[in-house]
Amino acid sequence: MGLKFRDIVSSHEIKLDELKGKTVALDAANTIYQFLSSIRQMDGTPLMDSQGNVTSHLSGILYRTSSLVEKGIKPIYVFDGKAHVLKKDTQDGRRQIREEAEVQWKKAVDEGRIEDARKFAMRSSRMTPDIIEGSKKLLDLMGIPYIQAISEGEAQASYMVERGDAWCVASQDYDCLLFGASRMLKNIAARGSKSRLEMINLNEILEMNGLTREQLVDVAVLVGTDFNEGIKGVGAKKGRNLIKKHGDVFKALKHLKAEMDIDPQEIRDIFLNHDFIEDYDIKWNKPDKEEAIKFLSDEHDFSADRVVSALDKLKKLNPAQKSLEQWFG
DNA sequence: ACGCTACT
DNA sequence: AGTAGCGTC
Repeated sequence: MGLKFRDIVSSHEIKLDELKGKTVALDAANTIYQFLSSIRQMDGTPLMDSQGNVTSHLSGILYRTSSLVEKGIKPIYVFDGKAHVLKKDTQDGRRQIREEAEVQWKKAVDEGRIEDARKFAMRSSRMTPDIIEGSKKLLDLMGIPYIQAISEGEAQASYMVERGDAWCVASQDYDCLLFGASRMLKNIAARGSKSRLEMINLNEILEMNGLTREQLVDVAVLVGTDFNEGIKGVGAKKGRNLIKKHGDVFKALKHLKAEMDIDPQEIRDIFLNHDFIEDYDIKWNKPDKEEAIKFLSDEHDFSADRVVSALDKLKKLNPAQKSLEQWFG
């Protein structure tokens, strides 16, 4: 679900071509979850190999990544580390939604309600350690760099934008704005034509709403995040107005005569004083064609032709060509 | 979601 | 060049 900030966030439509030459830090968890939920058949069955292993995420990563590279975009994936203790309630809630959706999915299939079946199947998607490992293995074989964050992947990705190692964070969730990403990209896809690609500038959001980044975090604390519940009846607009009027979350709570289960300062710290890896290195390598075919075609039943044509698109990031670009721009 | 083919 | 429809695993 993510942060409910839609009402106070504005975006600009951009074209995929405008990202040529740019490095994009992709929120791996967010991306993989999208693939798991939507790369499915009509009745909700995900893509699977002959042994019954889910392969939707591998398909998504292979084709989207190669397609982005072909368009001159340099992707880096950022994986989540250990979840914060305060995220437990959110995680429990999501697990319950998944479990209920799984029951509804099977029921819908039995009753022949195909559209419902797919809808519930999408909600039942879960990310297993196997799926994470397979995704990392594929990225290695493709020569695409990935970073393992200490905690939230979005926090690490935002830091990388701040440091100039990435131009923007690509995610569907607004959380990265709280983590300080100056630019975030919504709806990234292999083909830009289908859904509009949205560019969101943090500074613009802050100016538009008359808030500092610290105050934006305070708005989030009132509205609710993955780490706290928020105040009932306070949405993005009401939250913004409260913080603008009273200055910070503590004064706003006092005015509302409301109390929170958790000290707001703890939530602030998650977004403003988070841990990140500083000594990462980003390098795009030549894909290991042979091993990639072994992994995707031999082990997971992908069509070898499709794998080869996807891998061929990665040639744009060959070390030889990269050094040429350094000379000629 | 994405690739591929066919069609305008 | 842009898109609709079907298959992908």
